[in-house]
Amino acid sequence: MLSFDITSKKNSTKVRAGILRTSCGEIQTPELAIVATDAQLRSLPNDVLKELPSRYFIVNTYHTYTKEIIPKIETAGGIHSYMQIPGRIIATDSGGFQVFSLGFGRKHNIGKLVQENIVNFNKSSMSSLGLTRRSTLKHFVMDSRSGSGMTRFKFDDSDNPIKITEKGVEFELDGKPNVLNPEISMDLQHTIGADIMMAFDECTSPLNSYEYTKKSMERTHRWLDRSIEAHQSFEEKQALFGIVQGGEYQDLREESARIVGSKEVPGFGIGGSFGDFHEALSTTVSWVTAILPPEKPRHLLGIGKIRDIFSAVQEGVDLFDCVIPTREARHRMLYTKKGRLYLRKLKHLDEPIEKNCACRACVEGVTMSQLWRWFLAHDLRASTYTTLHNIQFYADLMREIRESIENNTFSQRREYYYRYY
RNA sequence: CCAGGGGUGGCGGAGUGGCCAAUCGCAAUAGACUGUAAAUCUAUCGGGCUUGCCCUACGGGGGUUCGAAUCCCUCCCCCUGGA
Repeated sequence: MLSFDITSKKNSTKVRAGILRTSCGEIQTPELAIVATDAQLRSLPNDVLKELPSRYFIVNTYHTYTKEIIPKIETAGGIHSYMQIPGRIIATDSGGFQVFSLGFGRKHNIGKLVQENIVNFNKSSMSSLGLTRRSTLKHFVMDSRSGSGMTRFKFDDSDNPIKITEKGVEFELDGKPNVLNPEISMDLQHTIGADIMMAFDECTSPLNSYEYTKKSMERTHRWLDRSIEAHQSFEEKQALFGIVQGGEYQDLREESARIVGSKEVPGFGIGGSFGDFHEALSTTVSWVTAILPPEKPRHLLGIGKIRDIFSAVQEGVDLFDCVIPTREARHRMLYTKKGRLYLRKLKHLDEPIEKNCACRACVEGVTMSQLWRWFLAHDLRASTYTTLHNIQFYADLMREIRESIENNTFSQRREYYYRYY
């Protein structure tokens, strides 16, 4: 089972640090999970996992299911054995997010947040030719009343190649029909055997209308009841988190937080879309954390930009997961104390990425010019080392955040990082 | 010396009379990435500005043509055979 103790909390703010314990181990919070979609980290050999500074990982039910990895996990005796990280805490996502990312999100080329720069670009050059070049732009139309302001086009139905009904989700896999629903997701997640499981939910998009977001949220609440019900038939070793939805709408977010927060679950995910800007994310999170029971952990699903982490911790979030450290590493982006750096711009330097960094790349003295040569040669070592580095960076970042909460210097830490991020 | 093939933008390599400042790939440059569709994607990539046009460009020179990277002549260079 799971227990959560808040070890540091200032009365005047929602910021808190704590310890999350499961039968497998414990982590201090706030903490960010490294995403191991297929139960392994991209561009890292599996036996490197146990050397990582990260204590928390998240594995994806949809991908391990569709790629037929779950039987291998079962054979290995569970996800901890399969990944060879017995003492670490592992979560599984329910597969609900893939309904969005492979369905609506893919069709409309949209993520969990609408990017600010696209909106700005759009304002000034709506009628220029650039318009047709980006599919995202078709979702914006001129506000005819103001002439210059923008009105977002919203979808009233899911407009989704994946069929979502009360029963669950239907999709095609290798040309054959397939179904995912709360009961199946619980079953799969039990087989995987992570410490924390997520309820089966639907992640809505910033392009969904209020009406659709509400309809979807209410369905997600019913799916939560079914997830809880299905979970009860299994052994109580795994902790099931309920997921708050409601998009960017305050009344929906508050309603969802009340309903999900009232359920007999040991923790919560906060999912879905968060509107257009970073301020919107922080505001949306604050509506939710104001209502959720404070003694239980909150995991902000899929968020991990550094500014977003600080602002969410500020609002009382304990757990995160994000692909940014690993994905951007493969995309040649380095995270450092001086900001994000494109390796491309540093490729002539015969020196390691960062002094005083404990990652293998920096300890072994791998130079940035060497990394660049490996990238050009498509040598996997390049992304292996950059991935190790970015993971170390995020592990250090989260440790600094925890220490700053305990030392009462959280806002100074935040200001330091806001100078570069 | 003879025969055959070839010389195209930083590199590789299309194009064989107009739609060619020249497909495409690489490199370069700038950017993106938030419960992984992603070791991916987007944009720029001869020069100038009043962004539509002008200039310079497909080895050098000359010619044919309204028009040439593309056809002809000539020179230079490279590759493959043969003396």
